[in-house]
Amino acid sequence: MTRLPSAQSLVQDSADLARTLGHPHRLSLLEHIAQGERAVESLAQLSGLSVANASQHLQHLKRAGLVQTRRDGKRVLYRLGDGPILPLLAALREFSEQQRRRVQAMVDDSVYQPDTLEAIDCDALLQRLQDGDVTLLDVRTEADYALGHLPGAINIPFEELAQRLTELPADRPVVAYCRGPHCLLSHDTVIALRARGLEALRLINGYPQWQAAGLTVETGPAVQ
Amino acid sequence: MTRLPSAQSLVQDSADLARTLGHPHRLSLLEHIAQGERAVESLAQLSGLSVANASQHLQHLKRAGLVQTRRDGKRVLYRLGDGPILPLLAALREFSEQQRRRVQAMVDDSVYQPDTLEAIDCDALLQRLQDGDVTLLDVRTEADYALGHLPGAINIPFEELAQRLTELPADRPVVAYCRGPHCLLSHDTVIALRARGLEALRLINGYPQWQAAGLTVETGPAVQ
DNA sequence: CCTACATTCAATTGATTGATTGAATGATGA
DNA sequence: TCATCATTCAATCAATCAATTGAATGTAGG
Repeated sequence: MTRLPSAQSLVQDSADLARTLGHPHRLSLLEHIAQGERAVESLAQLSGLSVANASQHLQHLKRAGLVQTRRDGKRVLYRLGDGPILPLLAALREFSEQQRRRVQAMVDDSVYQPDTLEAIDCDALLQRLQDGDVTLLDVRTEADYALGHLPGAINIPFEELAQRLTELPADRPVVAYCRGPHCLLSHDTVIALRARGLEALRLINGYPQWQAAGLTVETGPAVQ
Repeated sequence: MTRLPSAQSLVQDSADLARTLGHPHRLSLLEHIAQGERAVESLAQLSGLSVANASQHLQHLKRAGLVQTRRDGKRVLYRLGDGPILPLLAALREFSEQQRRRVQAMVDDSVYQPDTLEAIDCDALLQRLQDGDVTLLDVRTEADYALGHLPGAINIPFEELAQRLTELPADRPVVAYCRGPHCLLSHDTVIALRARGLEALRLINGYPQWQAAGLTVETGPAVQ
């Protein structure tokens, strides 16, 4: 009865977990891993880190149970761990975004809320896909796309968007999506497309959430 | 079009937020603040910190937007900030708990899952309270209780539970609740009460979640 | 069995962070 | 106005963490 067993260490555990997430490199790595299995070198490149440094951070993530590994030939592939990791990342992102909006609203009075105005969720997207009245646009890299993408999505990496605008039908709305929680590519895409007179929306969640919802994905190289 | 405006800094913001949560003292302070407004000295005492140290951590939390302050006479009262903070804490807690269960399951084979077996949520509690067939037990401190508690709850701080068992009706189940996400007092209470032959459940969320759900609370000193 | 390659480990350095102390601030109430 | 009290600031020291380098591990394929 005098025992207060793990109450303190649960706080400790949560704090350790938060601290693990509390480094931009690890958060970035985690987000790339959320796209699908990746090897260390890919992850290092994607996050702009040296391989050794990436490996170090990856093991930090592994110790926290946020990622798991498996060997495939010479490479070690990292994937997301079990448990409610995406909700956790979403909660982090959500509060940060709201915080940012609040701060920006104090600076800039024209309150612009892209997330509510121009975003739709997975369910709404499914509905519109079934109705067949939208173009689905994947603005991630070709590598991300090849490893898995939403069914029927066109792949135009964000950097190439300006040059390849003609590939998008002008007579129907575009729904853009990107890597997920911390990625603002789809948001920027919407702004860019709207500036060019196209109707554009963004998928409020990225590819990982779609995948997590158990919805179908396609794999294979980008279709030109 | 070449602009990639704030994608990087959103990761940065999220990482900063996570890092702010990544210290047990701050997490503990935040949890106490989630119970209701508290002054610095109370918080320092509750978390076992010096006042200066607590103040320092509190300002860290404030910078992150996780808490807000207001002056009341000589004291500065801290309360939770705006935004989805409780979901964020819940997500942290959830993953940590699951991680802990996983680790423990490897050590100990008798998989014991109190959270699913003996826990009920706010809705289920409301139902049972309306049916009037449970005793509601608040195992937080008297100070917490006085600042707000669930309607009809009896207050027996966990430390006094052994001596005051007779205050609990033996013929009906007890539902225990405590501070919230990182507090295992209600969990321990269930174990203790069951060991003494009482039927016991815990409220899966603590007082802050109840309050956040907009459900009624009572205030006032503990009823002996 | 040996080489090549991807990844991890180990050790060093520099940078951050946290705790502590004592002084400063700011509001109250006489 | 002044004395008092709660809180915050500032400065120091110790501890921790991150990046880098080069060596070690372990697997694949000849």
